Amino acid sequence: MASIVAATPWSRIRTITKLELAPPIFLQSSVYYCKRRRFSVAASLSTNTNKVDGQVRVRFAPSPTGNLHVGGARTALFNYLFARSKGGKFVLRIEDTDLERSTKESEEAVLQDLSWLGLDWDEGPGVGGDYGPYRQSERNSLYKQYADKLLESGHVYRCFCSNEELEKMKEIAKLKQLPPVYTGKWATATDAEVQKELERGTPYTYRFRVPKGGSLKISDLIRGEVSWNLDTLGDFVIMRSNGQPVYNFCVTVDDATMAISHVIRAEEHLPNTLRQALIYKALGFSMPYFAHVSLILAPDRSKLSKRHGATSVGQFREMGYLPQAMVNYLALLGWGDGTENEFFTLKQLVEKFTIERVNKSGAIFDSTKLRWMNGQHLRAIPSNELTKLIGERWKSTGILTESKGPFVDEAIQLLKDGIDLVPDSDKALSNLLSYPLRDTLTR
RNA sequence: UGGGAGGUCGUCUAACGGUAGGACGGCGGACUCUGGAUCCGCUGGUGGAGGUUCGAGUCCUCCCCUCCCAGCCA
Repeated sequence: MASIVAATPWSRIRTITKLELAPPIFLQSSVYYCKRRRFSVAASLSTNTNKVDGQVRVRFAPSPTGNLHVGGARTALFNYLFARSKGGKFVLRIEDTDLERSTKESEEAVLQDLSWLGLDWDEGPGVGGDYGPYRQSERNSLYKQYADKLLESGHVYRCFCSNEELEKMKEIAKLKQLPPVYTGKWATATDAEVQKELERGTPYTYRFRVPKGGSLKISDLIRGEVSWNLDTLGDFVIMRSNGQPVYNFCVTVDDATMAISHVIRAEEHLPNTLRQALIYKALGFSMPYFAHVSLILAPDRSKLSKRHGATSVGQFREMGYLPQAMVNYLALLGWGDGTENEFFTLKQLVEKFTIERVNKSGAIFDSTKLRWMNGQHLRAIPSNELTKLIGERWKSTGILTESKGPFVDEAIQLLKDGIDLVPDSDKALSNLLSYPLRDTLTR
């Protein structure tokens, strides 16, 4: 589409039609094209076209379908550090459009885990804000409004295909070893045909009409330029037949209407960016900056999952890990400040963090190093705080009858060098108290 | 398979095109009754093949390997 080609210097997303790609004229014009691109890139770097007085606004958007995964925690942490280091806002949004798997308990647990880590949010559940509601399930009218706008503009159409028809399309695609691309049966339907199905009461979804030909390009803050050919993508669903909106549509409307300036999220969402960018354009929203962070991996280099052992923040909390150790370790799993220092407080991380130093390749979660790092942080705790932490534990678990006093103080000082986790102190104290002192003393 | 993203010691992470370092782990030693902490030493790497260059982990080409996505999940 020629109109899309006419990108302004301030545009970061560029769609290239096939005409421009045609050789050999393309070769001749490549220098000119590169100059234009360089100019446009420079312009976009120097001119922040994003909203709210150019303020940095980032978001962490967990789905409340389970506990906070360490991968999610790391994503939240990078967003938090980015916002705080730029003097921006850290927004929390609950993505609960999956009504069957989302629970209130999960949401509460996620919020507690974020708080425990020290990642306080500026807007979202519990604190409010100017861009609410901050749960997707409470924003349905907004999605409906924008979906209808897309229907009116022709970017979206009603698709009456049954599940059976869609399955057949998928099987055919599979035989051809291609991804299941919608063949566009209802994309060209007449108003009469549509009206007929509506009168019949046939269920339908809303499908986004993907432009034919060309490509789309983003400039990822971590990975550089990423592009996709549009012919690899078929028309995709944005609203289900039950009226529930689909994730890619929700997240785009949410990020745009919440004035999010930087979308910093896990790499698994990189393929989604193509769809979302098309929705941004169709709705006339300004495109945010994107940064796709690598995944945290298991030792076999697959995505870290439950079958690999502990994976949720809550589990590590129960095992006795300190929040400051978790935060320090997770930050270094994919980021470094360029020096050989590895010990940071959350405050120091805010001061040091830059998105440019986030690594592209996935990192394997190393429980052994986390334990060592917890020991370092444990021994860095001031004596009075450590006494309070461990003394209260000894009392609440019944090992001792008092949580403070000279005995507790001395015992902690004596034992702290021999433990890495707070619960290790239980056994350490028991060992100390069971020492055969009388048999050892000389008379 | 299609699309996309990646590849530096076992793991994490450094290294403006200019001596491949640090941390964890492992092994050994000092301290110590033992362990732990602390300190010291050792081990160990640029996926492969070409190319550009005085010089390549870094730039280019090809190959190999790994990961993510391909739900009316998120």
